[in-house]
Amino acid sequence: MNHAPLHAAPLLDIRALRSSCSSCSMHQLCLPMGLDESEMQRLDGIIGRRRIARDETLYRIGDKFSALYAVRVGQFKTSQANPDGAQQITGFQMSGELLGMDAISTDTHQCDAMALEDSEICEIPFVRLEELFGDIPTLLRHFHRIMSKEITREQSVILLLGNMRAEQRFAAFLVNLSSRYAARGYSSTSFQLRMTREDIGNYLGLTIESISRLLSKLKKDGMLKVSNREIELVDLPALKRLATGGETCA
Amino acid sequence: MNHAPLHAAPLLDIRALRSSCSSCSMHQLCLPMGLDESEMQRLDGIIGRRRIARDETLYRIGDKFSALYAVRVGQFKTSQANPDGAQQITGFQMSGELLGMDAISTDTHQCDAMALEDSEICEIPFVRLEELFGDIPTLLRHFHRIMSKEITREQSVILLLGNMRAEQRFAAFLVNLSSRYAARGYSSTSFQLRMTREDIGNYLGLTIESISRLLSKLKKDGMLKVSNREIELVDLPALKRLATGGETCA
DNA sequence: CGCGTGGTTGAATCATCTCAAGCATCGTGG
DNA sequence: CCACGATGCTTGAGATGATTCAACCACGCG
Repeated sequence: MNHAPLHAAPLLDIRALRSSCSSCSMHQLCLPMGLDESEMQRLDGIIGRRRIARDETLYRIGDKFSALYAVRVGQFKTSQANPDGAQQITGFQMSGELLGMDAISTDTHQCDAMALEDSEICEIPFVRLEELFGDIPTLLRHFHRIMSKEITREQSVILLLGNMRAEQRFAAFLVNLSSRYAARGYSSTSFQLRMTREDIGNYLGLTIESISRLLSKLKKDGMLKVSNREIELVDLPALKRLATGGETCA
Repeated sequence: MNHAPLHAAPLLDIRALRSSCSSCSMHQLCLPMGLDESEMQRLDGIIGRRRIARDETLYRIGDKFSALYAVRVGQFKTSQANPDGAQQITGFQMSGELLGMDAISTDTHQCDAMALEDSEICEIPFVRLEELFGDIPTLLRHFHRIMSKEITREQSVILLLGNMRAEQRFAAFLVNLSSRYAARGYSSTSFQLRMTREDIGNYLGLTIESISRLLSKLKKDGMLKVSNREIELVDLPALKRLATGGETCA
């Protein structure tokens, strides 16, 4: 399956400019949120940028922790491994979202992070970030908010897995994607799934067959249209009702 | 264990001493971990201590966030509410563990925290803690580790809910309790469950009946003994094997 | 004593999984 | 260019693990 090719490699200076925090369209969602221009430049000074091709890993379980990563372009999945070898996807990350915070406590990455499409990341060496914390209180405060937000995000996954039935989980998943695309200026009702059905099933604690059936059922119910990975949420309000436990209205 | 205070003793000296971080048996597990004596005293200076009776809430969803809480004595459960009213327990907290970190991002508590037994907590006003961060880098670094650890803890709950079958979940739950009691100097094989069967079931995404059946089954298999809330893990290695996906050996 | 809460156990039901077959698309090597 | 296998996805039929519903027990408390 094709994905949009990255644009032709530009000259270095242009890249540097285009890839600074202040010029990045995500800077209001990402780590530099709320910083003034000079603070943002200091942060920029420690950040390196890198491309990660589809299916490549950004880091793996057991890797030594040295940096956090912000998704600049593209999407990632993070997954944990069971002792018995089974994988569990714990999240999908979009542009502006931070990866690797679970590694701080042990100095070792606790999950794999893999690109779902050709992506670009900002590498933020943690030791140098810690140096900035002393000088830029706004940055520290926002970092705490980001970690806290990751905790609440995971709590809502726990709620989803512990409490919802299949249809509700899947609706919640779609609604969540929808709002995150919207927050990034994309359509909230029409987008492309970047992950396979298998990834979705794994994330939602369901089998790939269940995901396929759910897609078919919601399509039949007139809530969405699907063609391969292209998806259109025809009745977003109904999906939201489904996700929050409202009746199926069937 | 106690030594004379460095500065003039306050009137409440005995209580204050007994409840200071440096005299608390949890200080190697808790927030002050790694601090020297004077740093610990500064931290102590901002901490208030309080009793919470069984079934009382420490905070509720929607409460304004003002402080983090460390469990000093007793146990808590934290639970989230579904839009449709259903509750989901996201964790059980024991002495030395921190509560309330999910509230930092929104300034509002995202879950309820309720005491499972008569308990004591240390209240850590967050604004004042932030002031200390600038002066005590060790404290900041350790705080980040604690938040990160909460993220990995939740990830393992996600793994449990997304990937394991009932028996495996329950075994993992018991093994987890076991190691946490051990870390606190208690028996790893013999302890009292502080939560109801219903709480356990809710936490593990199972019904109370399933928990009851699992207890009976594991008892019959000779892995444990139960009497009401009193539990003895007769074959901890076997439970660990169960928890990590090993064969039942039945 | 009687009632409420928490827990156990059994039988029947159901949601989701497993197994199986089959289709579409895509990249590759002949 | 075509044949091929690999991958990703869909759909059906049957199996099953966990739930639901129901009855019952044990304990503590007013």
